[in-house]
Amino acid sequence: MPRAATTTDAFNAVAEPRRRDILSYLLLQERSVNEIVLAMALEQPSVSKHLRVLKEVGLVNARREGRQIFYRTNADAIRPLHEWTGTFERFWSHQLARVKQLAEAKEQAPAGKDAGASRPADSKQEKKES
Amino acid sequence: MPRAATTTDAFNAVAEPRRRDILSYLLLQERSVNEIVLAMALEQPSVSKHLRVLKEVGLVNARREGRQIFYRTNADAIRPLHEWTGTFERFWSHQLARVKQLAEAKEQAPAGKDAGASRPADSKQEKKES
DNA sequence: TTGACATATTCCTGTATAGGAATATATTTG
DNA sequence: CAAATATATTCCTATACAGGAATATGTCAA
Repeated sequence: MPRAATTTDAFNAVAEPRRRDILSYLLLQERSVNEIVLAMALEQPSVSKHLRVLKEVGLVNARREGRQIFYRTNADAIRPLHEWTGTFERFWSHQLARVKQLAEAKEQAPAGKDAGASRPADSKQEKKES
Repeated sequence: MPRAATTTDAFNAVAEPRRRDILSYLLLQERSVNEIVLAMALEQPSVSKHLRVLKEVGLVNARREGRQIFYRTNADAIRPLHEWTGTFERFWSHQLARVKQLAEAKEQAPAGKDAGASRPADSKQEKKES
């Protein structure tokens, strides 16, 4: 079996970074396809294809007005992702104090090259490690 | 260009439902591969492959003990997903809050028509913080 | 060493991309 | 009608899967 289609669900749809960009762009305000093309610096057909995927999983809504079609993000469709990821929340290492501390330290330290040892729960991953 | 590799980032990795299942399963307790195989009802090679993807993006950690290898979820790696989806939170239609709001409004203005409900811009959900 | 157990890797294959190029469809205007 | 504008679709191709089958690697015990 190949990978599930991008239109299977919101999880698959938002795996593509351009689609995430589009969703963020369309969050505050609806936009025509052309506006999206200009903002995203993508070819128009690519944008249309991404919009099709997003629409198919309910992540955006479309409204035609004359020749233009205005899209906007349907934030509710993102909610399941937020809820699923939220089930892991209580296992995060909340180091707010620590992050703050590091920020302050950095602010006071002049071009410090230290702080390399402590990882403030950074989201980055490392490879090849057991 | 084909789709980005599943090992590109956590977004791509969790697009596969079996991998999400595994992450949930490994959240509370570390488990050996064999335990995962039994719990997920998948073939062992499939599980190993999924684990490889998850490990490569930092979503799980591995610890060898004799012949067995115990995996556990690294919840911190899910945090970026939760944060990204969280940026859409203020545009959700909170049913509960809205119902409550409507009820209260109705209570105070029994005959009123609909108040300008053009945008549920606030009513941030409370989160625990410690 | 041999054998048993635990896990990982390789090989195979049908399928679904994402982007580019070209073209089609829809809508308004002259 | 034709032309212009706005958007969608089709065709193409290299690539990356996910699962199954077979095999390889690693580790312990006798």
